[in-house]
Amino acid sequence: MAQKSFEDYMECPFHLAMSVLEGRWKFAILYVLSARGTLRFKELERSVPGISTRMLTKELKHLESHGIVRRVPYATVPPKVEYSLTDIGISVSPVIDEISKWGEQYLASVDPSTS
Amino acid sequence: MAQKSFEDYMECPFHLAMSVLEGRWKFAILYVLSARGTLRFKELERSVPGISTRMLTKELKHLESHGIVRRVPYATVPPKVEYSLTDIGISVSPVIDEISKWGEQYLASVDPSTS
DNA sequence: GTTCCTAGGAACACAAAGGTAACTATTGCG
DNA sequence: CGCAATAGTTACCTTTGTGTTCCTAGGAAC
Repeated sequence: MAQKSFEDYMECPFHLAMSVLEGRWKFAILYVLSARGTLRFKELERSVPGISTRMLTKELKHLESHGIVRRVPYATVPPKVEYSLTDIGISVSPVIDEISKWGEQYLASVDPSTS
Repeated sequence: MAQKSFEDYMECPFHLAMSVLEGRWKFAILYVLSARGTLRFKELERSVPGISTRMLTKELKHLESHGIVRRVPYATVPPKVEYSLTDIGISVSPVIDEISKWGEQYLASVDPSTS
């Protein structure tokens, strides 16, 4: 299977989006940044249940390199780095909201007593 | 890291949804089923670019076991099996749509000449 | 008679994803 | 002094994901 280029994905907005947002942690990170605004690295680590330091840095780098997350480091000791969503990052919120909404519907369909 | 149970996810609709929809191919499969309705196995395989037979069967089984996809086999030769979305599966469409919309916005933000 | 078509299942192997532990630098606190 | 705290990085190892190949049944087309 040949590697897809950016140009290949451009044809289909859906696949373009998924090529950027795919992965086990990206939506979860965007979810907490969307809900809670600016967060420091360790705050994020504590807010995304189960993620490891390594994965968090990797995913944040990926999101930053795609312009979705903003990274603002401070030259203090101990170090302080703040992460927040960029404008295009904020525009992922409707996706997050729809996923949450669907989660509620799914829960209701699986366990009608909760609705 | 301990395995999360369904009950753990129930607290948060977002994480519940992601626990069901996570994976490289699930959104893509739902995308084509949502757009094209009922499809046979091979049609699906051809419609999801890059997926292998094995992954398609695995993902379809997963989605079927969660009540998102309906599987209707026919006792013909050659075999014929039709896949379609259930009601709760159809309700994923808004998520798909928002992802597509975001893809367009993202494309425009990366390459303003396209908007 | 030979070959093609479908909807997978089984076994095998490799690559990618992810976890864990150790390490850094500097300041503040007790 | 000794320890905690932050934001990572690196090396090493395990787990999972995914691809590949081979296989089936029986009618249809050649």
